[in-house]
Amino acid sequence: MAKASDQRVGIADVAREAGVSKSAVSFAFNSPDRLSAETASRIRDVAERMGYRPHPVARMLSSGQTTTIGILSPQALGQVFANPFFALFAEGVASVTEEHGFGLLFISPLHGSLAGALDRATVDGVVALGLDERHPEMGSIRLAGLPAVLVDSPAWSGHRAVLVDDEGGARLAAEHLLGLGHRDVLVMGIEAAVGDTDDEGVAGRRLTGYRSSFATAGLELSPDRIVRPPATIEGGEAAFLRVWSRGDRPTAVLCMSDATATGVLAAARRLSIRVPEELSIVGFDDLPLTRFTDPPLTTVHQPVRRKGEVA
Amino acid sequence: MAKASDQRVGIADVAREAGVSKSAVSFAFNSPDRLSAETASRIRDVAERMGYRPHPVARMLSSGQTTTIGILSPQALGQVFANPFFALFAEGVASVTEEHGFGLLFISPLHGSLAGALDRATVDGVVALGLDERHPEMGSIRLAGLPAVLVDSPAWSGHRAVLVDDEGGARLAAEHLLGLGHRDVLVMGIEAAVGDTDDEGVAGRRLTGYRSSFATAGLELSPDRIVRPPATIEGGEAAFLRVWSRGDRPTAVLCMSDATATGVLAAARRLSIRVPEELSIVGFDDLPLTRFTDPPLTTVHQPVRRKGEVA
DNA sequence: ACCGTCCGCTAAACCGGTTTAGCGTCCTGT
DNA sequence: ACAGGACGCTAAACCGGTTTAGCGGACGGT
Repeated sequence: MAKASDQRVGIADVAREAGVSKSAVSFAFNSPDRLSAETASRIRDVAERMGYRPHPVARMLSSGQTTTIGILSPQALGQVFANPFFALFAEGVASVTEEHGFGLLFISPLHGSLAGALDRATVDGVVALGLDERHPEMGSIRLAGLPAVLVDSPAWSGHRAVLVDDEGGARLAAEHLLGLGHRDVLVMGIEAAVGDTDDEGVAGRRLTGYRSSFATAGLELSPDRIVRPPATIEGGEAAFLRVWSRGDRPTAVLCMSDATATGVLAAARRLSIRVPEELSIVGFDDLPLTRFTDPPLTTVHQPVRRKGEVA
Repeated sequence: MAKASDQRVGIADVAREAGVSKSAVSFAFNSPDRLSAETASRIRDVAERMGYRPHPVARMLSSGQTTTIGILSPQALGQVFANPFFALFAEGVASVTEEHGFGLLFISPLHGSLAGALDRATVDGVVALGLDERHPEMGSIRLAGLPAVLVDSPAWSGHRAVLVDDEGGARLAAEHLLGLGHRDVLVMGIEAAVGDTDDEGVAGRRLTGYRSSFATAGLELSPDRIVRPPATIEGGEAAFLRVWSRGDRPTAVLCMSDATATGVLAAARRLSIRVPEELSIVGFDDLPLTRFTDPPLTTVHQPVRRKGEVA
């Protein structure tokens, strides 16, 4: 422990200087009505003159509140911020936490363990992004008993959840392409969170939607027409280049994320493929970003605001 | 205070159950070498069986460490996340904090007061984005004595700082346009942080760079050719539409941010202006995003990584 | 057999606030 | 004049860990 006893002015210092008790100082700030107006303001004067600032951690400990909520993500933050979808989501969460005077802490797997990171987090509540009920870390820690909101995951044991109609949106997107006459379609999924079970969660639901539309049209989605790059622009670009270089020539791409869709678009440009004449691209999420490329089809994304109900 | 004494298992509970003292339990986790191997593992077993998890806040209080670093931004988080530049920056910071096992807390003005928010923040250090030395809140709190790194701000009294050569980059951009023969150029700045002094900080330095190039070419930048929208795609779009609708017809736009440049591009599309035939657009920051629109000129942006030296 | 160490663990102080219980004192009603 | 109460403030417990000082027993050396 550092010998930081010097320098920092504690509540005790202020109390001594003002000739009152620690309690009085505390009251002066938190419940001024319990002190005479005169005393309260005098204490505050002394405190300010001494440059007193309450230690946030100590306040947390005794009051039991952190006035901070966390955003829980199963992916590394580096990846997370690279995904434009996330920025939009964070924007939504941030605007409401900010309004309520809460801080925003990002929680991601620290040394490979999400649970460990969660334990270290000083948070009153959590917004979990794309976490499966059966996620190994998740179940074991039971969210540490914290109030939580699950996003893009099925509701679960008392926790609120918010999710979009992934399946329906996906069906719409697929029907759109099929309606244009496309038959050779590449499906670009998104990488599974931690290498656990695929075909569950967001990606699974959207895939189900795609399959459903194809089935209706009497078609089938062959496994080698499905790739799962990371949900970033770079990921989408690389994946499409890979597919193209192995000789596949789909006439359309069905992306589960606008980020990968943008990547495909970039790849197409590099390959001198004209969009949409030679290749149709459909995205997902309706990020503002997509308005500035070549308008892909989209489903709206309302959870960004919706989750505000937790606060 | 809530009667939460039930439910949560404290260190005392574990100690009682294991028949040892609180200290022993603490040692079992933090310095196992001070206990016999047998005892230590037994204690850990008991702890796990009881579902014990150390209270992070308490640990912080006594150990004096929060293992969390904060990103300080003078703007509301809603605005911040809307800026793609920020996402890139956060990505850089995140990757290094994550590697070192630190959490990431976003600090923004809470009830209009950045200082207040900073006081509430439980953080070991701070990365401040575009904060001026003479920023009112800033000077008064003296960064609360926290170690800090300033980004896009001049170094100051012992705090490390990292900044790019804004002026040089801006000069390059302007020269590029002038070299293309443009004479009627619109400068799109970025909104000042909190309505304080303009012509300082990043925007000021870049503007100086622009001016310098124009001066060399024997030209001058007229004030009505400078706008300062928020640094977002929407901001840029709206600003350009406004300029256009008031009858101005610049042949080029010099943007201080790739976000606004993208917005201008969108506006041009809506107005059926061909880019770059009828209008040249130059951005700043070199976001990956820009590769997928119409390649604007750029200056690199290295601070994202550089700031890792703080940890 | 005796003294000195080291080992394994415990008791208690501490971090910096918040909160409860309670103690004088002055005011008020009758 | 005196009981009752409200007011203003203080002492001390408390939140849940970490850390220092120290205690008792076993072991080793001579």
